[in-house]
Amino acid sequence: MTTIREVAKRAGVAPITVSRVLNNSGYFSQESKDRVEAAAAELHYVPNLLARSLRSNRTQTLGLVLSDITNPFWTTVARGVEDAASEQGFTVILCNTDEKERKQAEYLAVLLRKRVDGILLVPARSTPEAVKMIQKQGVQVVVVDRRVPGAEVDVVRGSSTQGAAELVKYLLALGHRQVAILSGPERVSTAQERVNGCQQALAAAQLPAAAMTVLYGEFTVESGDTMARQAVALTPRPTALFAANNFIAIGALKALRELGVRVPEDISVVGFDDLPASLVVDPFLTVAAQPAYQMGQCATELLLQRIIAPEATPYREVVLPTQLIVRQSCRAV
Amino acid sequence: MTTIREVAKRAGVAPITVSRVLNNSGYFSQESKDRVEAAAAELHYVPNLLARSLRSNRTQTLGLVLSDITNPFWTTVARGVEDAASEQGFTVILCNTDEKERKQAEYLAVLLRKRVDGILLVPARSTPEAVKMIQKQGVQVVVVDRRVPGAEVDVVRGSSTQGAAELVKYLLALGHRQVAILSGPERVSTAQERVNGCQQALAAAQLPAAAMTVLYGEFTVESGDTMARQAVALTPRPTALFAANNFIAIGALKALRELGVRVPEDISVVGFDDLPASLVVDPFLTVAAQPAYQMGQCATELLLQRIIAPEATPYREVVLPTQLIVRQSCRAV
DNA sequence: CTGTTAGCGCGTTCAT
DNA sequence: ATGAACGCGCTAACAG
Repeated sequence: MTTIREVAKRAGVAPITVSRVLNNSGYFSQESKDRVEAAAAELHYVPNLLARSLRSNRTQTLGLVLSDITNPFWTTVARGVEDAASEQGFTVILCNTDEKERKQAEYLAVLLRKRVDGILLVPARSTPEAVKMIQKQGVQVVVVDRRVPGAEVDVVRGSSTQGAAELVKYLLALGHRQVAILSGPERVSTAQERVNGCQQALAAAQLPAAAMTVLYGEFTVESGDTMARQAVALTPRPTALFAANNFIAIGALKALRELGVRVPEDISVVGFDDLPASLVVDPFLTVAAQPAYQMGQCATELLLQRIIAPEATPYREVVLPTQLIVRQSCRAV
Repeated sequence: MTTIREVAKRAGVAPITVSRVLNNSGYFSQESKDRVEAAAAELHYVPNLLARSLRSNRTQTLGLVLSDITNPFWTTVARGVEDAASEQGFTVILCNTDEKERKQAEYLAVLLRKRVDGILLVPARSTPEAVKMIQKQGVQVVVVDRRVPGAEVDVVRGSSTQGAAELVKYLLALGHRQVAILSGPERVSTAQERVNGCQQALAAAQLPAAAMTVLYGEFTVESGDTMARQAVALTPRPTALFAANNFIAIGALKALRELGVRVPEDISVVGFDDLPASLVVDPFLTVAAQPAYQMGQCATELLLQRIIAPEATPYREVVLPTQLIVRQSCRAV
């Protein structure tokens, strides 16, 4: 690894002159410039950003802490993050927590030690400790997808209540009066809010709370499978299922298929989160789609703003609207 | 940000003693240990890995350079990489090249400047320049998914020829004698090899080359759509389509649906790469599935081996077998 | 078992 | 327009 000093020696100048030329900072003559550039090229000089970061306290690196990159929703968010970051010369470290607080804590510790300039956090639990810990270390953080009551922090999320309410309103309009909600973990704000949205729609229609059964589980295919089986075993049997995310929906649809319960003939199904068009030949499920790419992009832009222009801006909460996409998974009763 | 010196002062010891305690290296008394740990905790000390890296020339960071994390195949590879890396205390920087050589070059330059310990590279072009450039800088690299003739480097990839040959053999056994191959960019080794595999199967069955039409495009949904439309317009019209990756397959299936060509009644379709079970309710397409997760995992393990134990091991090429999964997208003619 | 010295590669500060 | 000195935070090498 050649250093700035070796380049300087070869170019017959001082190290600092090399630095000035390469960073185009301060004064230097055209001749210095030519000699330095030639020397750098000949020696295949690659600047050491570690050294620069040690001085500047800037790493041009962000941490992205999410539950599981394998979920197409997070994949899309991640792509939005990466694009927005690289646009501004920042690099992204990817961390999968699988919703485990222990993994989240470990990753956050590493990111802080690596002195990332900022962290995009999808908190495994909707409590403020993690956010406060990051902030205490003087590192910028933006919370993505979830709310964190009690923390003063930028948040970018989808409108879970609105999306859920629209879906249930749609089901009610079709005449459904027994709906089962298959939700995620109660400790996660989106799981709660989607349930709330459902209940609000019910209340708005002046229907009794008994018209709705709420099941809490995990945001996974297995959990969707389990909850769907529980749901169809209820008396009276629900005429519609609400799946609180894409994986739950897929698990539920698989379970229904195995049970011989046809969709939408025997039961209607709606879901939260769409699958990317590139993955589905024939979109079937009626969903509330979140703008995943924009969510990642927007969160990253907020984060970079704070990093680059550290003026004391008030904290913002950006709530992106969901979009109701009606397809063929529901019918009137 | 508190430093090791402040901790030392507070603990009443020298900085190096703090270092020894915190890294559990060298000798120190129980008393030193207790005092240091107490001081570190009180001051919320977070070690600065930049400084450590500057000395040690090790960043505990890998770069993962792939085409597009949005493709579930790459998503799965990435998850395998991330899991294997974090297991050994390494962190992963994600880079999407979109198969663009320019983006690849830029990302590689950044990774080298950040002094990553190793790079997992899915080369946008199957030429050795990029690999050699990385190696010239003394950075370890493993090539993933593709071959790079002319480079001395570890490679982990799926058996494209085998998988393609098995799929075509299967089609031929069903009686198909007109097959269209919808492949990726000719500059990418997997696109070539999947075509080769198809042709080998044809030759093995002693059928004329005319039984097969090869189209080259991109590994995208749009390209799959375009090529499928070209394919069904051929005379004689193919009775079967071979899609060289998952996106091409989906694009082709969408095009066929729009054209009113039924699968498998009017035309049979097979594809390379499976979709994760978590994304598909009712798997339909007959495919050659690659072990994507293992590919990422294995590549990372090879890379970490070289990084951690820099003995001069001979370069290895690991070719992982594909698995033929027969479903409902083909019929006999 | 503990401490001093020195230096990793770079860029800020101040001098020339 | 250029350079010398110094320090970012940490740890190897060497004393003690």
